[in-house]
Amino acid sequence: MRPSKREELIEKSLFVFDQNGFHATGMDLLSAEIGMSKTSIYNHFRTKEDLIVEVLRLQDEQFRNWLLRRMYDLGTANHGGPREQLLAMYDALDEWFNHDNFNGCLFLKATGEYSEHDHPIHRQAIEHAEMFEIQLLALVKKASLRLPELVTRQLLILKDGAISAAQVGHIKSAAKDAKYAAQCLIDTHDTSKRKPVQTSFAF
Amino acid sequence: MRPSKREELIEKSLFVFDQNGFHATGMDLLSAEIGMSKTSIYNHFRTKEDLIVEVLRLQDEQFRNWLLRRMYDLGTANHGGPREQLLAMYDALDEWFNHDNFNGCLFLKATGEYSEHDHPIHRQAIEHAEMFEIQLLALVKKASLRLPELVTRQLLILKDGAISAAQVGHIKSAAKDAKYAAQCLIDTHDTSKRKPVQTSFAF
DNA sequence: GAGTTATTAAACCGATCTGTTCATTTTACT
DNA sequence: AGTAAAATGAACAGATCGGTTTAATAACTC
Repeated sequence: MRPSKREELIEKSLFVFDQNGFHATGMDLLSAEIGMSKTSIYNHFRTKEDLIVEVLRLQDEQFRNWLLRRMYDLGTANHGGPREQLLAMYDALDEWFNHDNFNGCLFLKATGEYSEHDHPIHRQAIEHAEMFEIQLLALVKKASLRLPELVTRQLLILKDGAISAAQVGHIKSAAKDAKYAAQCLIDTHDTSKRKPVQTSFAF
Repeated sequence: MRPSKREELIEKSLFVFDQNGFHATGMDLLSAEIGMSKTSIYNHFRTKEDLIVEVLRLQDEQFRNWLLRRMYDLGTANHGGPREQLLAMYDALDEWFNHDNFNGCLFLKATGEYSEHDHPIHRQAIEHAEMFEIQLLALVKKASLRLPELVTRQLLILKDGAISAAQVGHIKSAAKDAKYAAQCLIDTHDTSKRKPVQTSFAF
């Protein structure tokens, strides 16, 4: 009984909310879906919102752990360094997109359904984004890129854009498209490369 | 009475759904919010879903019209060509992000709340993405870029990623960050520029 | 094995959900 | 001004919402 009943409840709720949406998932349906009585759920959590916050906390931890670990594993495979790890982010995303249960970014959906900025659920989603940005920035700095803050934000934009494209456009190539774009960006900001072309006018 | 009551209803509903979410907006609240009796609403639309589909249709039309028009106006201001229009997309997005009522992408939220792929609401969102992609591709081709389909998808990823970043991270610089990235991409694929650096390995 | 603790199903609560009904008032046209 | 159409508020229906209660059962602890 190592995964406590509570953890199991959060884990299964995570799946249901992700597939079904937050408002669209009633507590009766959730209870039936995860195979646990409503009484028990409310014995662990005071309200549905409390449960959702906890679900987002778990997803934050799981997603960041998984992605960073996958970036490291894929990126260091062929004696790669920080640059390869950064690019491996999009390979990891590709794996995610091709999972049967891929259904977009839970945090984005959370901010969409709970749009008040100071709502606990909304804030939890923001917190995830901030924490991942910090971790990614550290890696970008290790890659010795110019303007690391800018590059970090751009890599995040490519990541979130790819997720959106995969969700609404069902574009199979989204992760690869983003990866090529990231290569272009990283090359441009690589201090070990010749002078960058950052001009604005083509004509 | 030029804007028919029906159009007015859709327009105001668009605002409420955008600010409040779909499931979270009950028909009684919607009725009160837009100042029209529930009886009248249901006289124009058979179901809430029908109304939402119509709302998305309107938003599709309005958003594509606004963005493409704004790209043209901003992009051709200083004798700019297709390239400047493409880049102006992110300036237009910047204006949008700084509106008081900016609340993320309605289509993305729609797919999040109605995740079944064949749901009319979900399909309507997908249709929007497809139509805008077609229009953007036409402009990319006018800009004489190599691999126009790829570049189009990448520019879309940057656009959607910027929207996500502006929504969940509240990152003020999202549009500018995306624009710099787009410049980098476009320069790389510009046929009138020297050979592109598309190598994958830095070490 | 007794006693505490956790979990269960099911009924229940008031509020809210989507959608309807209906009698009344407002609007629009000639 | 007179008539037909449109819009209204308010009550209503049945289902579901988030959440509670209760009494019985299962599981762990000493």
